[in-house]
Order: sequence, then structure tokens, then C-alpha cells
Amino acid sequence: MEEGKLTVRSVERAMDILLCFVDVKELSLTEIANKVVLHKSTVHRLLASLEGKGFILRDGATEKYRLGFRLWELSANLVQSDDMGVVLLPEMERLRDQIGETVSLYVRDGNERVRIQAVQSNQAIRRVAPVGARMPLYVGASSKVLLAYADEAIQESVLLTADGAVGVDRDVFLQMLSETRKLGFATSIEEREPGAAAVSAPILSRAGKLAASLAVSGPSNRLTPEKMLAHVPQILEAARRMGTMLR
Amino acid sequence: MEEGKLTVRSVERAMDILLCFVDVKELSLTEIANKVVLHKSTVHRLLASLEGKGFILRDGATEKYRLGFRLWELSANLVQSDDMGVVLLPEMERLRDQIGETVSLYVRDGNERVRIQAVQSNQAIRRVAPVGARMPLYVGASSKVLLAYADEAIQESVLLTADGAVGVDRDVFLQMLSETRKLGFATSIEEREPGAAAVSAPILSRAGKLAASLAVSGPSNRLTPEKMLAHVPQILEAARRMGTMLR
DNA sequence: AAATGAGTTTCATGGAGTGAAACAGCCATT
DNA sequence: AATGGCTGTTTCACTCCATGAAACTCATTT
Repeated sequence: MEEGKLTVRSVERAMDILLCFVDVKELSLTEIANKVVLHKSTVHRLLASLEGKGFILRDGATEKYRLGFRLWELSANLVQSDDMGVVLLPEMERLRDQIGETVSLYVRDGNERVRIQAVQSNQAIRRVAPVGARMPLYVGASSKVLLAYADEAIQESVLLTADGAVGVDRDVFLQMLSETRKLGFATSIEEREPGAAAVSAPILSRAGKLAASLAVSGPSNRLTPEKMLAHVPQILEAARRMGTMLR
Repeated sequence: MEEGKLTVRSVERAMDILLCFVDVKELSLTEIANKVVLHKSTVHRLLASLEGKGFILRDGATEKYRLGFRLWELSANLVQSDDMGVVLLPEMERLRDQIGETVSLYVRDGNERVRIQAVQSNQAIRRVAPVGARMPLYVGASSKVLLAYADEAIQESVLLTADGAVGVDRDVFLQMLSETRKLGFATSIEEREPGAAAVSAPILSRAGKLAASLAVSGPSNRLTPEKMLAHVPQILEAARRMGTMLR
């Protein structure tokens, strides 16, 4: 896989250094050098550049490096949740490339769910479903997820509409939602559409609130229950990562 | 002033590009190029590098550039207010170099104020006051600031303790706090310590809450009222900048 | 059609970033 | 004290890589 590279090496290295701090608060020079696999002196120079611009600072006591205050100034203008479709797209593409099936993003709107973003599987047979499409909230993996993490009032409201449409038992329904919360994901097989299966996981925002549901879907003969379960860890991880990108 | 430069030019330029977004949400390539005064192609390459690492993204609709989601991931590990002393130190040093007097940082703790950081004037005569020192909250420029922006309950509580210690009139006291809020800073001349004068301004966090007070202090024969007033704009600006660095 | 202005790519050039090695501090050991 | 091991920092020759002018697209405007 030859990547189209018209980028600046030292900048990429500097960004890699910043990214060392995603899960660690402070690091020493050599720790960073080991992480990014670069020579001490190179890292030192890059750090000095970042520090000069306020993106890195040194703790006076420990002499270790930390993220600098300039990132605060920037964080005010970060993408908002309403840009979700844009922000999460690269991650969705990544998941699609991992799994090879269509990946969709849904949010709840009233008693419906609406697909706000989708990246299609590049396989021959694929499910087609346009962005913007609206679907009922009581059927399909994504619906289960969106409902499971919603307020009770909303669950009740959907139960009312669904009650008339399909013969769903109230207790079974609530049991299913509880199960979804416990598992952390939901599946559906030929539920909404014949021949189609899907796995879905919640995207919880940084604040812990449900922001959207992420779904992987495909033809049920290709996306077998075993395959679906095998994909769950990757889907959960992707959803977790996406959550960290949202307010 | 010859700066010690062992830094990487392209990285600094890339950071300058990121900093274009402190007060703007999205920018086009040429807008950025104009801001940082670099040729289009150079900016294009740097942007591609930043985009590749997720620090910049392009809005699908407008085709303009925005800050990327990677900054979210980093913002989780940003310095907290309890690191204030560390975070604000460089700015304090800068102010000290501008004004040439001792710069201190105070926070309120109960009915006292405590110096949590200080950079000493490098002049011959200088005030000595160790970090960690605690002082009463009813006297001195910093106390006025810390109180002026505090809850009324705290003001009352201090009034009670102060009432016994020094003969302060309640109305005069409250009037003084109101005046401090109106001006946005406070001064004190030989109030707490004979021969010492100080100017202080509040550091308001990003959320608008009082985080600390910034004080410039020195011998009152050198730090005359005129000098103090002349320094006010720089102090206010420094305090404002520091505020943007705090939650 | 021609012209403007956006973004992108190409390419020769030399200046800039690189990493090995040496240097300088700072604690533990010996 | 002297040693060794560990940091972070600086130096420096080499060459490679970032640079910016210019050429090239592709829309949109005149």
C-alpha cells in the first residue's frame, strides 16, 4: 500500500509526540523518544519547538514534559456535536476498512432514528441506505441502542407507537433494552429488512451522554452471527474512540 | 535579544497554523497562508501533515479547514487548575521581565490567602516572601481582589474576623470591594507591610470563575503610585492570558 | 472564451533537520 | 572521592528533505 505522501516529516513526528500524551499525563524525554522511536536529540529539538509555541510545557518539579496551555485556547474552537458526521467520518472509514461492511451512524430524533452518516462496504453485495433516511425506533440494532440509553420517558413513548404497529410485549421490550445496556451493544438479524443483519454500539460523549449509535450492517448470509460477534470488540473500540471526540 | 534557537522551523510553522484557529472556526488555505505569511504550497504541505495526524480536518461542505478531533483526545489530559502554579509560571516570568518587579500568584483558602507561586524581581532591593506563605484576607491588594470576586458569604465571614482585628468599617469595606470589581484591579501601599506596595488583578478562568489573583509588588519608593498605574494594562493583559489557560 | 482565483502538484536548489557522539549534571553505588 | 549509570543538552558534518516559484487543474466569473 503506497501512501500518497506530500507531507512534512518533522511535523508528523512532532504530532506523534503530542499524541504520546493521549493517555499519559507526563513523560520524560527518553520515554517519549522510546515511544516514537526517534533519537533523543531529535525528540529534544522537536519538544523545544513545541514548547516554544506553548503546546508542551515542563513541570517545574518533576522536570517532565506535559501538554501545554495553548491546547486550551484551541479547544474552544473544536468541532461540536452537530459536526458529528464530519468528525467521525475518518473513524468510520477505518472501521469499514477493518471489517469490510457498511458502517452507519444514527441519532435519535423524536420517535425515529435518522442516519446522519454512512460509509458503504466496497464489497459487491452491499446494503444501500441513504444518509438522512429515517426509520422507526423500535426495530433494528441501532434502535435498540438508541433507546436503551435514552430516558425512560422516551422509551415509554416509543412503546406506545410501537404497540399499535407491531405486537411487542412491553416486558419483553424493556428486558431487551436492559440486556442491551448490560452487553453494551445490540444485534439484529432480518429485523428491519429481510436479508439484512446489523451490530450496533452506543457512542457515548465525553460527558457520558448518548450521542449516537454506530452500526455495522450487511447481508445476513455474509454477516453471520459468528462474524457479528467477532466484530464486536472492534466496534466497541471504535465507538469508544469516537465518543472521546465529542463534547 | 538573541534567542537560543535549537528548534525545528517547519514544526513552528505548523503550530502557527494551528494557532490561526484560536478565534476562528474555519479558514481556507489562502486565508491561512496570508495569516502566517507563507507561500500557498508550503501551507498546503503543512496542512496535509496536520490533517494526516487528525489535528486538522476539512469540512466536507465548505472545503475549508478546521481543527481536528485529535485535539479532543489530547484535551482530556490537559493541565488542571491544581497545576496552576506550573502552568502560569512562564507567563509570570514574562510579566516580571516586562515590569522588573516581583510577581506573585495567590489563591484564597478559607479566610486566608496563600501564595502558590512567585517569581522574584532580579533587582537589588526586592521583597522576599516564600511560596506557601499565608496571609490574612482583609489587607493587601491581592486580598481585595480575591475577596471582591468571591461569594458574599465569604466576604461576610472575613468581615467578621477582620472586625475584631482591625477597625474596618463594614460599609467602607464593601465599597472598596465594589470599587475593585469596577476597576478590575486593586492596589495597596504599605498596607500589609511597611515600605511595600502592590498591584493585583484577578485571574478569571475560562468559565469566568475567579481562579487566583496575580500581584506585582515591590518597595513603595520604587513602585510609586504612578508606576503602579502605568503597569496596570500589562498586568491586566497578563491576567487575561493566564485565565485562558485555566479550566 | 478569456480571465480570475481557488487548491494542488512538480521540481531544482541549498538550507535545514538529522542522529551519532560528546558533554554536562545528578544520584546511587563502590 | 571516585565510579558508573542515568538523565537532558549541545555540537557538528552530512545529506536529505522542506522549500517556494512556477506550472497545472478545475470552477466560477466577466
